[in-house]
Amino acid sequence: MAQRLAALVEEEGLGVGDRLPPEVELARRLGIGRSTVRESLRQWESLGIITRNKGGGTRIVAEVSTRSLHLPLTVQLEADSLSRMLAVRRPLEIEAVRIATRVADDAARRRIQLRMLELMEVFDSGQDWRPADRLFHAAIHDATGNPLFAKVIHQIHRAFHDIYDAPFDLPQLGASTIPVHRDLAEAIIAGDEERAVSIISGILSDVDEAAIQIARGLHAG
Amino acid sequence: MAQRLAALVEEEGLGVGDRLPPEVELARRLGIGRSTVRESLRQWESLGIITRNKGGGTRIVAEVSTRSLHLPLTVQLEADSLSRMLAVRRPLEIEAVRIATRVADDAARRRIQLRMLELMEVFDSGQDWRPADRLFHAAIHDATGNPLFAKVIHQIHRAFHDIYDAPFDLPQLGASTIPVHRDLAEAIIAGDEERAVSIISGILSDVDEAAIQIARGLHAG
DNA sequence: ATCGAAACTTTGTCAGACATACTTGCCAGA
DNA sequence: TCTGGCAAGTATGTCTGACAAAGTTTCGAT
Repeated sequence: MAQRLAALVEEEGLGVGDRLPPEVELARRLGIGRSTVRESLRQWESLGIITRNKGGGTRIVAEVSTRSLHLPLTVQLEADSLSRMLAVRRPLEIEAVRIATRVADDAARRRIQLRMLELMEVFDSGQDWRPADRLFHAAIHDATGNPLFAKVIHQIHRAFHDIYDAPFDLPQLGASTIPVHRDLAEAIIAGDEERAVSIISGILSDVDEAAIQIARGLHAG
Repeated sequence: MAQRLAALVEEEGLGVGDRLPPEVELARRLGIGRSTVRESLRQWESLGIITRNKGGGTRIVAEVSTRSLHLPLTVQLEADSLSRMLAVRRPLEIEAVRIATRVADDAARRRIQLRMLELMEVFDSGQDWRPADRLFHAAIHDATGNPLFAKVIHQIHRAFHDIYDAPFDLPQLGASTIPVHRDLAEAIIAGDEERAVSIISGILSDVDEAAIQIARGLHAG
């Protein structure tokens, strides 16, 4: 049923940002009941494909086509969640840096350089550097040429922040590692794979250690 | 609304494998309409929390509680999807082997040994060895003590199979690597980290190469 | 031109009905 | 006693129609 809806969206040429037709029209055009349409839409909503609001209609926020595959991941919130997430993220980040160093073209290297300079500027000015940090790492992920790296890491990152950022309002975890990001960018741009891997590995270790300290603090408090 | 349902499931003490009350009863007990209940259940279904079938009722297949976090990942199916997925899976599998070799206790080692023997038996008898292969690797993931490894890898694995197994009905990808699994198990059990990492790395390379061949074949055909 | 209220649009929820497919229990026959 | 199939029961799947709730647009008064 959701497949037919996807087919309709596809042939209608609707993309991210567009508004879906109203439920009643979808039901009429597909020849099915409105409650059935709603169940499909609810499914899409839970997968982050669309957002809906009363009176405002339904908007597409992620690519939807008959060739899209949507995978749910359920994470249980526990005391060790943070360090466990970092343990999974670690090899992904390292591998992304390794591949990026190896395959990045000039344009990608320039983007990494640019993001690094922006990060340094924001950091030095004492503002919240986390958005800039994300953009810097996203530039590295993009440089791998494999969008799945960015997606999986981002997914883990999102869980990470949903849990530890919003509820606990932590201080900026890993601030001490930011200056090292300059060396990381330079190593990637220079194509020095071992050095780049070594630096990102060190960064991740620092973050991991800081996370353990924080988890210990939360446990005690 | 889904939150209230989760609360009900939690206070009822329902866990994985249990059957949910019928929709009409859920609606009655929560004081809401059945279609509303259905939308919530459909949401859970799309997140892989429950499975449903006519006449048979609704079963819980993943931990559900008010502390669960559900993350959707959308993957676009393209020509390179398979090799991209393998590229992401590679560092995760390697890291899992590395950690498992380092931290596995005796019980975990025995489970790995057992799964390996089962895999060999199934493989030698010429049956479909993929379920046994999954169980073997799952034993390694479990041995890390970090359930997130198993989850993320399984998630990628699932996408991998949804795309390439069902629709194309491929021959058993990576059959040539199965005999090497015995060496992998032995290295993990012996605590020989470098050897274990080297073997899993070789296995993944073989699978990757086979995947490239297949992708080329699909492209040509 | 601007502000505010009314009309409209669209999603959210409910109730009742029937369809469909699986499950369970019963009964006859071997 | 065991087995097979049929019938009743159960639970999900879908449809229709109605109203509620919350935005969005339109239009008139200032």
